[in-house]
Amino acid sequence: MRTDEIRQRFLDYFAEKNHLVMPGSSLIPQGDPSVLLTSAGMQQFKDYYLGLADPPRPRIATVQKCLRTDDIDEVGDQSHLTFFEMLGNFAFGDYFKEDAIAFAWELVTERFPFAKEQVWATVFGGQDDLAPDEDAERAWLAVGVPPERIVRYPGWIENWWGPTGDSGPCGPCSEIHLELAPNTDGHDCLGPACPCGRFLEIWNLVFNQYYSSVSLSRIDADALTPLDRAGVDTGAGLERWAVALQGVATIFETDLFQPVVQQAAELLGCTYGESNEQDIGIRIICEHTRSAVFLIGDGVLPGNAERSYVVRRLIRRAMRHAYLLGRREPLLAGLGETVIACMGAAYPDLRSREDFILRTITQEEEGFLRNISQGLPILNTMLENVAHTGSAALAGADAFLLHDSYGFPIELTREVAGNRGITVDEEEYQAALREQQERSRQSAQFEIVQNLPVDFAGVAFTGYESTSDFGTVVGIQQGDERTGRLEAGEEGLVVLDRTPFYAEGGGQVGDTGRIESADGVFQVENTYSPQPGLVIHQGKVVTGALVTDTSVTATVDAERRANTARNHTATHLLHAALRGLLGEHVQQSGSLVAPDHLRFDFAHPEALTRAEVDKVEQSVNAHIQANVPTEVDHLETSEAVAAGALALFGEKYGETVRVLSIGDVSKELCGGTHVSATGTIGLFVIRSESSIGAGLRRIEALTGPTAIRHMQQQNALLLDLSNALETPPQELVHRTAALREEIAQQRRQITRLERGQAGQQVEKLIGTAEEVNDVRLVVGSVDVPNVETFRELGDRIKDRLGDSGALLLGTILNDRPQFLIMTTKGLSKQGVHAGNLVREVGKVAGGGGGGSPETAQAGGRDAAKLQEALDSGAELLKSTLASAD
RNA sequence: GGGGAUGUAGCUCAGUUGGGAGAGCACCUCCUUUGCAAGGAGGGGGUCAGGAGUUCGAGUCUCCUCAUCUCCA
Repeated sequence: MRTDEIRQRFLDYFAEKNHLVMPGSSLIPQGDPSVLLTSAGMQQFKDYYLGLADPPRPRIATVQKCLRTDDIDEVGDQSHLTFFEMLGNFAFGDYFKEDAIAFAWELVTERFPFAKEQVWATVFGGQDDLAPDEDAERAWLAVGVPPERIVRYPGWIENWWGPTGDSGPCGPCSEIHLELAPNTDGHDCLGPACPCGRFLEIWNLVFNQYYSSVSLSRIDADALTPLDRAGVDTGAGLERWAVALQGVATIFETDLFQPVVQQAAELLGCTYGESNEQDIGIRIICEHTRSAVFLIGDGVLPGNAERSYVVRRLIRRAMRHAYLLGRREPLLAGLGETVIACMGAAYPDLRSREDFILRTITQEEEGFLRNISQGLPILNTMLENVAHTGSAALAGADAFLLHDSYGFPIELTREVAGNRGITVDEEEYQAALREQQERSRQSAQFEIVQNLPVDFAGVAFTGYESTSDFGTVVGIQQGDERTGRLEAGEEGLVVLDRTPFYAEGGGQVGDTGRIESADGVFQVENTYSPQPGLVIHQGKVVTGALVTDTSVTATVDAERRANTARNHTATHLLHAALRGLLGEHVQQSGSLVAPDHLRFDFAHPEALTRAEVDKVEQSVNAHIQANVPTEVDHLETSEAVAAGALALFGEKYGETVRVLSIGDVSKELCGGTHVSATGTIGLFVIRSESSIGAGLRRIEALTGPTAIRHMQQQNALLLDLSNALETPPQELVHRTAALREEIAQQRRQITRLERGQAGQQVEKLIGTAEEVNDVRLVVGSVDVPNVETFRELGDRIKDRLGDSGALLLGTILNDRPQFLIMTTKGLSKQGVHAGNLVREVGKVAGGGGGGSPETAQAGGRDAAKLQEALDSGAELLKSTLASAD
């Protein structure tokens, strides 16, 4: 049975049981900053269990793509994966253990060809004050599982699930295992949990009935409180079902992986299944490629922080193994193509973004190969040093430096060193690695979670209709402490029951303004929403005081809001223009909408040309001039997507979403505030287009009054420039080029003149040469424009002094004395050191100096001492020359 | 968020206790030569990432900022 059919049968069954079949969510968790990546099927439903939001239907079923990096080091064996798919059915305050178990039994044994006799069930066996899960046990007996195949496992490990992250829903669970083989060797088998390999877990039914305030690692019965909306959350690993239903030994032989594995083996010039070492490499390469394809498909680009770093690490790990297997060129993109071919039917997004995904992978592969070619020479130098010192091992610190600073993996270091018979000090390497991890962990700043009680939730936002509203203060917080009152001058956080203030979100900055009561005025400096339904006004009391439970008037700074709206609507126009001009791959990867400017980041592989920037600017302005009205609709997600809206941030399915349409130009899901017709924007000007990383571009732009001010400033600059150069604006380019040429010519002329002038001094000085111990000596002060000419003059005199000569020159540059001593080669062999001599000269004038034995230079502070220094230097030179042989 | 490395001509890079800012390729001119990276001569091109400091003097030493690469969280 192909995996496409497994997914379909699973969803069809639950649809038949009145479940709403929903698409899986993005790998990027939405509206939940506490987790990095989607790692479980229930993640998008967390708020439903917590009662913070209502599910579109009490029964839901999904196939959810998941990514976990906890076991990344285990990948390469026959079962561990970073990316996997979970089949799941969910109930929220609807059916519970009995039905969940009955559904699972019927689906497994009647809709899928699993044998009844092979099915085992495990249940929570109790821990601390919590009793064993007898309800689940009874349900299994009721459907006909014999008691000897129902096993209790006590403790938090085997049959307890959650929470994910630091807190959240959790509860006992019950697992379905297949007994794949009889106990032939007669070992003391522990049943389904036994590591002997007789059993395969295929489904985990979780009964969410508690909320835990602590993470799984610290869980105990005291930390649990019952959930208002107990529910069912199940997860069946698609890959395991495929293994069992396709009758193959491992995931890598299922239809999900087989074509990819074959292709990888072919590209690497080997056969899968021939050598264990090769097979591990091939499995890692294929598995990681698949994960990278999905992550990039969901808009996560390789980078060096957070989830971007996960993609990078996956691609680089895969490349590393390919390299160790002899591959020297990119190959992952080719494998990615096959991954998309295998899974594109279930994930059509992969197909529409295929070009972009593959190009991104290739770029990252090339980056890795670049690292290798940069690291190899460094490693070779290190290894030569090792060989030179006769040591047998490369220092761990060196190996770590390669890894840490150059991204050169330890495996390659080991391999290259091994080829030269050199080992690597692994202990020292590991120590350095641990030290770095420790340092990073200690400095990891935990985000200060605002300790706000959840009972503030339910704030009504009225800012779409108006920028001013009446409300009541329901909470005030100062620092971490909840207070009922803020006095003048005090800063704090204020919550109202209803507010016209837009909370920072969707890239749009939070509103500012004033909250006024009979007692005083609170100035709002920022507005944000840490969780849905809660709007926090941050600021300070400017006059009087603010007290809870009083009526207030909340007034948003309307001009600031209007400018922000201009920028927000312009952002949508910009997005549409970019997609129209550059292509559909232009994916928004972040934006900032502020009152004074807008910033838009998007995926695009190369810099925009000036002509492209101009076209984008013209396109946006054309839509502004057409004065297109904007329109807001509230639609269900599926309707919105059907209507062609860009569902950029993976909004939750089934929810009503706000769709902003600008005529037929743009249609995007958006919660922000906008102008009512594009003409209000007035003017749109792109201020800059730049790179913010591989494959990512950033456009900064201005609208309305700011744009006009900017144009005026540009114009003023042009006029100033025109005035300064006494040239009409249209002639500026020619004029500047001509000026530059003139300057260059004059500079050459000056150099010629200076040389000529210096040449006259040469003759004069040569005439003053004295002879000391067969050495011709010149001492004197000269007039030169700069250090370069000073040295040049010295060179020319030295050339004229013959085989044996020395010179000491002085000059004044920038009101300070400068000295130069030059000697012919023979003299330095006789122990005359120009550097040491000139230092003494410099000291006389209050400075110092130095240089080589033949040419040296010194400087002083006091120009009046030039002659004195030259005289004493001449004496010193003479006595030195006299005693030299 | 923390650590490491790098930043010098259009490109790739050298620059050794602080003392003339260089090479190769590319570019321009001329010469030679009809042929695949041709040769020769000459030439243009650099705020040494930016800023502050130490020093008579900083590409070089110290501090800060920025950018890129990289590892860790």
